[in-house]
Amino acid sequence: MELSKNFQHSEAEQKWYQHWMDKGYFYSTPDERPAYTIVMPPPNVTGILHMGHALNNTVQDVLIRCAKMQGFNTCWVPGTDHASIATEAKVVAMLREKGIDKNKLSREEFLSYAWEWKEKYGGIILSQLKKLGCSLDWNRTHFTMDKEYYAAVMRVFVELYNKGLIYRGVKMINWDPKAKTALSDEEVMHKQTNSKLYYVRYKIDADAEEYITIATVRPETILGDTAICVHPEDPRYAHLRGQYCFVPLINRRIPIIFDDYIDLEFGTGALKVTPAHDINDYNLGLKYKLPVIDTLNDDGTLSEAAGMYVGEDRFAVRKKIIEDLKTSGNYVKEEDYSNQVGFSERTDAVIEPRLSMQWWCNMAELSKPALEAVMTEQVEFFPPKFKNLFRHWMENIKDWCISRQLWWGQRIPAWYDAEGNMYVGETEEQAYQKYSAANPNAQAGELRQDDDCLDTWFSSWLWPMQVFGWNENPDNKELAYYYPTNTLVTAPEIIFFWVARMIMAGENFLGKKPFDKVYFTGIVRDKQGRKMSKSLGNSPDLLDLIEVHGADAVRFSVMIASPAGNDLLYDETMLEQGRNFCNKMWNAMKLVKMWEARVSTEVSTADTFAIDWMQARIKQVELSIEDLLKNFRLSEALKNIYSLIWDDFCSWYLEWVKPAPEEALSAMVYNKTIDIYESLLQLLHPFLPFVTEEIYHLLRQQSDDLMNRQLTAFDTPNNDLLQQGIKLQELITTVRDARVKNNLKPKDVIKLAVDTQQTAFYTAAKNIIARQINAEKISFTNEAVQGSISLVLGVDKLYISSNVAIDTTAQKEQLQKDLDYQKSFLMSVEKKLSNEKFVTNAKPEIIDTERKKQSDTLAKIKTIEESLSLL
RNA sequence: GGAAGCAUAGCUCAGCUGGUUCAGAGCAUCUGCCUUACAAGCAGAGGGUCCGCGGUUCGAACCCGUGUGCUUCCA
Repeated sequence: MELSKNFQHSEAEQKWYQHWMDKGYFYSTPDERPAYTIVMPPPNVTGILHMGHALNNTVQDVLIRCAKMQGFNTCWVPGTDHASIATEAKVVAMLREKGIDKNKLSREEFLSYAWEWKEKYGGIILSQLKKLGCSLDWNRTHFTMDKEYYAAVMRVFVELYNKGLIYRGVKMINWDPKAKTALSDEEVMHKQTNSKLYYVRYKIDADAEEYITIATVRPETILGDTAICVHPEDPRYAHLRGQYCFVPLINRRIPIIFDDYIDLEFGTGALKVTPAHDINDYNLGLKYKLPVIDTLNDDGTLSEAAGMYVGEDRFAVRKKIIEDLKTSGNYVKEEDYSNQVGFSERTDAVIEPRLSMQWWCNMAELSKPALEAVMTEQVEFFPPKFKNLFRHWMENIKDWCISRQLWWGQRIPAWYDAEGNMYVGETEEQAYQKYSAANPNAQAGELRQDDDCLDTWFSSWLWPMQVFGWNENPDNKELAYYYPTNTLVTAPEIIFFWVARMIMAGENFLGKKPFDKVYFTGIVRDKQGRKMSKSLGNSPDLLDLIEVHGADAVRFSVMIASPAGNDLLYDETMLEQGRNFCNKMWNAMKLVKMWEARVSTEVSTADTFAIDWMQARIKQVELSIEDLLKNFRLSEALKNIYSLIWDDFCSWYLEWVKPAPEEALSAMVYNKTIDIYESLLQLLHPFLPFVTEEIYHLLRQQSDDLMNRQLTAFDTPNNDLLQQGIKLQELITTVRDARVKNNLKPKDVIKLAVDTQQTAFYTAAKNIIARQINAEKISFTNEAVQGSISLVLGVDKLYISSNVAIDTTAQKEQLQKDLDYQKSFLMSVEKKLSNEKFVTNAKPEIIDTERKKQSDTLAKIKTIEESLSLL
């Protein structure tokens, strides 16, 4: 078969993914093996694959494929989130483009458009994950608005309501005027913003012409002011106790109140109090029983209650009112000011704090078992630094605003009768039963359901339970087998939104944590360190990258530089490194295949140094990888395998066993080489599944697939062999360096004479050495060889003879440099050993190594000095 | 305003329990090679005040304090 010059990724990816699917390798059903389960963080149903997903899902796939090799029954559950606010925003935008106004549609009409949209565009991301090679159990694909899932959400709502943990109430909430919905605190992003601080004076209600000046960044809220507040110990305002003043423009008479909440340093030390539009003002309002005047409509325009500018947007009013305050003589001055402004996570609209009737979930009780699970490491965080963050949040947790003024989502299961009495039930029938029990004359159709729907996270917190059918039967076999899941892989950004709440849901509704471990990936940033985001447009198109460089190269690039919890600075050179790596392995395979025709059973098989060494190296790396994976140090693990394959296998091993041109190759060496290559491919497979599977099958006829191959138990490597390998490499490098420095061309043949105690080592490696340094002869000697290049390797002396004239000055310099280094090294060691405190305090094994260093260095110095004296 | 993290080669980062045969990798750079697997490659080389200052210790890139700079989270 003709093999292409380079690895052709497109075909291989297509072919193997289909093959794995056909073989059913991704599918899992409970059996006698231990389970290894991951539930995928469900992406938004409208989402498309971006860098964050690529990182997150590659990590999960690596974990799953590793576990599979170790004999676990692996199950990775895919799915999508209905993402209520994000999806609704998209559907509204789509309708607008079609010239349809959401407000003119009925709820049912809108929802049918939304479902249509979901069927058409939803789940694109899942098919994109296939391109990345994700070994997901597609039979288990879930959606957070599936019928069964919906029912589970209803059940949880009703249970919590019946326990009194869900309630309805008027409180200050974060209002998104663009999406026209309430948001939870977690959905508000605070950004540092350049604003103006306006100073405005309010006329005191007194005979004298006296004013009190306040500072505000939101002058448009003046119309909702119901008090001015100053610090009780502020001498500037002490005389105003019991006084009133007038709100500018509308001349409402409001009291001046005194509270030590006020920061004396800020502005003028006087605060305007607008209970309807600021949480702190609201609390002051409660304390002093101030009236609440809501001056905003739900779209961010001013309401009738404002009395002025009615129907105009709040930001337009901000400009206008300043002009009007100037005219009225209330404007004093303005200053540049930098403050934190809240923005909607989804729509990027400026959040308006607002009083509103919403549904709330009391978190105090729910959070307790979750906090404990994390603090006692029943749920273990990687990296552990997130534990503190988690605790801090959980200990200061506030009630969760769970209602949203949206249509796309689970509708709140509360019904009202004509008098406004409320009936909560999982279904309308249940609610009606309660209603009719209280009202014997009840008629069907008299109840009206709450218009709001639930926060998306109120459904996704059930994800690890409900994908295994918790609601239908909490004692079912699947839930018992797969739950708690093993590892959750997610971004630290959603630790509160999602991770914390899943733990709460698991602990409270099922009595079991949802996962053992949480691996937090970093944030993917571009070269300039900016977070990759759609709005910045700095996220590369992943499907393009996969198409051009291959899925394996993409996986390599995101894995090689992403330790847990550390941000990933994405750089396309890593993509090239990954592609080159695939290519390197492809060519190594070609090389081995070329030998196939030259295999002979006649050739002696005595020379096994290279094989023995390579096998020891593999064992060594296997052990370190096992350890690294346990600690989720995936990038380190990949680096180790990369170097094992590229450096040890390709650069050393293959060159060591490579037959000379035209020469035959021992069948034993050939077969061992393929064995070795196979075990390397297996180690790498979880990271780069496609190229490894492809090469695995091209190496020789296989009865199985690499993906399904099981790892054998690791054992400890022979340390002597490893040391000899290092020595051999050093020998080769030293001689090659000398060749370069003495202008010997690669084709110039040399003779090597060695003065050593370790003749066995040189004899074992003789053939390898000869080939690697292009020596026609290797011999042992006890004395210096005249006219040769003299080198020192440890305590061995090497003499290189050739036909080319030797310039001894370069050698002298080199040896002298080495001698100087060794001498100063010796000095530092001896200084230490002569330090009495060191000898008495240091651990014995440390002292022993120092002694060994001393004697080794002394021997080296002697060797170098002898060589130097001969030049 | 509160909290956490980071600072090591030109760049991106490793460096676990303190121990000079550990200051390391990849990329980039320089030199020489179109050597019959691979120029997307091979061989070799150079490059660092481990952010500054103080402390603990026989010994500090590593522990403690402090200063500076950056990042993130929360209010």
